[in-house]
Amino acid sequence: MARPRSEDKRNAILDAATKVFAEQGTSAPTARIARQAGVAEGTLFTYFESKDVLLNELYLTVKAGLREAMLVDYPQKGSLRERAQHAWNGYVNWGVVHPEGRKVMAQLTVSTGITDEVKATGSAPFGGVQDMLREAMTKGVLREMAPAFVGALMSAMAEATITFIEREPKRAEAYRAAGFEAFWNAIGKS
Amino acid sequence: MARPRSEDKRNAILDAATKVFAEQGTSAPTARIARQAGVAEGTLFTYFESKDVLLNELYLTVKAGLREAMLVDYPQKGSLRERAQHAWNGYVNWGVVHPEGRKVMAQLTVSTGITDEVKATGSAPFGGVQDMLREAMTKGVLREMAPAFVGALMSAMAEATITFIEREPKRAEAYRAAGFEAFWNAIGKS
Amino acid sequence: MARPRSEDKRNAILDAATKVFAEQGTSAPTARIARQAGVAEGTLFTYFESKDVLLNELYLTVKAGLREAMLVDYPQKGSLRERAQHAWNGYVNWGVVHPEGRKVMAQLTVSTGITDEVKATGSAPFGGVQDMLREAMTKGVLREMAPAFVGALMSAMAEATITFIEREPKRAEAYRAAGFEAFWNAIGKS
Amino acid sequence: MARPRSEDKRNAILDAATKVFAEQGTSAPTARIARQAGVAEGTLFTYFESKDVLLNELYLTVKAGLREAMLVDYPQKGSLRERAQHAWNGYVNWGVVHPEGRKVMAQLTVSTGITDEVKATGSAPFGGVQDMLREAMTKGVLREMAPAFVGALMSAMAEATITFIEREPKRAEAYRAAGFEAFWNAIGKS
DNA sequence: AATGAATGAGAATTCATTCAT
DNA sequence: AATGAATGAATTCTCATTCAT
Repeated sequence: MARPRSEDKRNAILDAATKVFAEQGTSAPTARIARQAGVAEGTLFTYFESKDVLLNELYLTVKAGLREAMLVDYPQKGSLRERAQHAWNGYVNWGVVHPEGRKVMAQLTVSTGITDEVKATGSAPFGGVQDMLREAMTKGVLREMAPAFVGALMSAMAEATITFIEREPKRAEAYRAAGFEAFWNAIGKS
Repeated sequence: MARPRSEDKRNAILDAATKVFAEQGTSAPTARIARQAGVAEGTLFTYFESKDVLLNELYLTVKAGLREAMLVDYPQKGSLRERAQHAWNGYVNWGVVHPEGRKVMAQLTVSTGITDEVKATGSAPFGGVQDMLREAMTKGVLREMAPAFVGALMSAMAEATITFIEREPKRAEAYRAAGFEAFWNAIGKS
Repeated sequence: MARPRSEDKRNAILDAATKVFAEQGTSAPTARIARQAGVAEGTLFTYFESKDVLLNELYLTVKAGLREAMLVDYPQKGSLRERAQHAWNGYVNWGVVHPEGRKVMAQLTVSTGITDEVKATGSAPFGGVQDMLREAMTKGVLREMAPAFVGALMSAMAEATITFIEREPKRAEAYRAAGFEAFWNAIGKS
Repeated sequence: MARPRSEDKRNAILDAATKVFAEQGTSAPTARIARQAGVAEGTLFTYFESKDVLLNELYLTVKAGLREAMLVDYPQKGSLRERAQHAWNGYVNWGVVHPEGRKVMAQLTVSTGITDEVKATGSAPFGGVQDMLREAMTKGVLREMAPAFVGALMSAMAEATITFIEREPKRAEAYRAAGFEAFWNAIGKS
């Protein structure tokens, strides 16, 4: 099994899973995902050995999308603030553009089917962002804490920000900016 | 006459549900909860009409616990910082002491079974905390945002903090304090 | 168990059972009957050892009501036609007045819980009616058939008649009369 | 592609349902029907969405069988008596040959799960029989009654007749003939 | 590879009956 | 005797996964 022929079909299934799991939680039936993807029930299992495998691959796929959003045009040479803001904006914008991606992540994050390994891979910082976060740690109130802590705060604050943008889409820019200032202040870089 | 419905048994079921749902997600079987609670499968349904009702009541119960933790000894007359810190500490300490409560909340928050009404009731700010948050909004970068935004940031940052305390329990105090400073900075009150 | 104290309560349960079984079939829960009767769930079982016992006693009770309706003022000395018509009218009128009784009978008749003995007791002809039916058998097309056959035809025709009276209550008398003529013709006594 | 849904299997389930419901009433478990049909419990639900759907389709199927029995070789051009007798014999013979079909019908008729629409469809007169019954209504004692009344009387009398044939199978012919004479007399066509 | 029917192990409830009060 | 909570077997239906086509 799991001998995918068509990359399109695989993506259709991942997209369908995003939508369906976002709306109904990860206990949604695989049959519904197959239907949404326009493939037969059984076909899903030639692309993903089991529902758990689908869950895990979906997790990685969505996380990869988020990463990419943060890294595109990343100002590797910019100031700390520029790099932080780029990452922040990347996160927030991604969240606004991909509400379903965000919802699945919420579902997958609490799902028991995601392996620790996948979770670790998915939440490890990455690329220039990792360096940026590390730099942000130095000095300030967080200087003694675990390195990943700033990253966690940033994600948490960005998530809260996105939630409010979803409620007041017209003030998206204001929230994104205010949220960033809050984050920037939080890490003591004001 | 007849055996009265037992508050103890109801609580036993809620406790069992907390544990089981925390560990296995809300799709865990009611039978497992019943067993964990030491009652018959059917008994669960004399206390909670359906699994969904149990889910909703559990949500409210856990939220109530968190609220209470934040309000005990609340310094109504203290400075903004004192009140904010009290609420923060209440939140973080509750989370550290009730890891399972925190996990169920995570599960219930993304559960499709929780009604909007219950969600609203559960997340409404409360008591002096509401005033404190409102006061914290004035001035600072968040002054123009929706009033609940600070509350959301506080919860998000507290959650992140608790997560790191769970990883490094020995440095609980340090994380709690650093987290609060970050929050205090975030809202621009330094 | 089954040590009834109050005849009233017993009757209340039988009445409730008539109503509930008529509406929902014999698989209706005993709890519903108890509620309808205004007694506790458990109380039902002090009056009737089990649901099956209740079913059987209800069968006999309803049948007894029908018998009584046919026998009241029975013209023992009247002509065959007079007696037949009296029985016919008694049956039809009873059915019209007791639609629920008729519906439970329909349910109980096909119920697997009614013992053969009870069924036999319930459907045995009775009193003067038995003689009337026997007399009706002599001569005519049915003369060679089993004695109970006329009785069965009469019941069947009366049931059909009642059904149509329920649809057109205003023409009750017409149906009752026409039905009887049909029956009288059927047994070749015209 | 894929295994096509099998008409055989569908029929096996309907046959099994006929047998099981006839013996144990419509509250018999679907699992028993599946076992009797030689399919898995779940398979029943790929052929019938729910137990109620099965009940309704079974009703229609059995009724269709009865209809067909009455219509085969129907003497459209025959005299009223010939046509009536053909329908009568068709009914009675069907009942004798399909005792289980008759029992399920009895069960289904009082079942709460059969929709009014299906009941209507099932009991509507049909083909030449409809005309025959209408013709039988003219003149005679029933001339003023609802058109369906003769049909109801015929069914009722045929059912009674079948019941007695089941008790005395050896005199089947005698009962069938005597029953028809009674019916013919009943509608005043002697 | 694709399809969707077949499978049977659950899952949430229901309910007759028992039993503590 | 009356009450209604407690029980757990039984029931309908779902669903991941397999497999014939």
